[in-house]
Amino acid sequence: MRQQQPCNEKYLKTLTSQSRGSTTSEKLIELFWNLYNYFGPQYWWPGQSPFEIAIGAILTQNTNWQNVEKAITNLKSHGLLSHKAILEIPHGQLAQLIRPAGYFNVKAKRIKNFVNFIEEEFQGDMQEMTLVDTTQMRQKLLSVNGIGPETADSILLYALEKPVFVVDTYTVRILARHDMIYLEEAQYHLVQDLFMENLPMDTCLFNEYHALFVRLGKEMCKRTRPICNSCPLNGL
DNA sequence: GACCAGGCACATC
DNA sequence: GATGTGCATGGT
Repeated sequence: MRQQQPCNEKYLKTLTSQSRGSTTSEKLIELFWNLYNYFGPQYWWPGQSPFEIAIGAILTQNTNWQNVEKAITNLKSHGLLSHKAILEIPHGQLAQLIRPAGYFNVKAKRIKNFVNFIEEEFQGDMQEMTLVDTTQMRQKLLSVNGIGPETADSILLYALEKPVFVVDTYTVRILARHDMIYLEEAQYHLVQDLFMENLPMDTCLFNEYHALFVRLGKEMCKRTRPICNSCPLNGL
């Protein structure tokens, strides 16, 4: 399930050198390289298996990644970071283990829902999920209670390695800052279409781009807290 | 002590 | 369809 393409700078250069002939496309590619040259590759997702990535995607909902790491460490240290183990443990025990990630009761329920879903539909084998058409797989994921657009797309992109652009609050904030969207009209699918219609459909590019947005978002907040609405990095 | 973080579902209008 | 609210911990 690992990347088929080499995800490196040379590959990304080749990919983005083919002009798609629109101003939006050029702006998005310029923004990408500004970010990449400033921060470098981000090596996402921070997880060792598709299952761990999917659980991380649920745990990180509206939550700092540092807290998510604590919850994942708890699961790992108890030998419970597998779909079978999570199927078997009671809700209360799971909730206590993921407590550091916040919203632990709702997230325990969501993780259970996801694990039941992969058990029922794919006998717990996430490799099987890669064989399903991406649009269909997205619909299936969205049908799981607790998995919304961002979590579904994170699982598709980072766990299943499908070329789907992940939109989050940072993406919207940064694009608005660059006058590429209006905040009032920033519906998830519209922002997602902006990327997917103006960039090459490529897992490696979408992976790096979203990770760089998160990195920039964090930097912006660090440097401007508590305002968090201006970008102090020249050209970014 | 207040604010923020890699959302989502549900109730209400 | 749009808006408001509950869910919760831990770092700054």
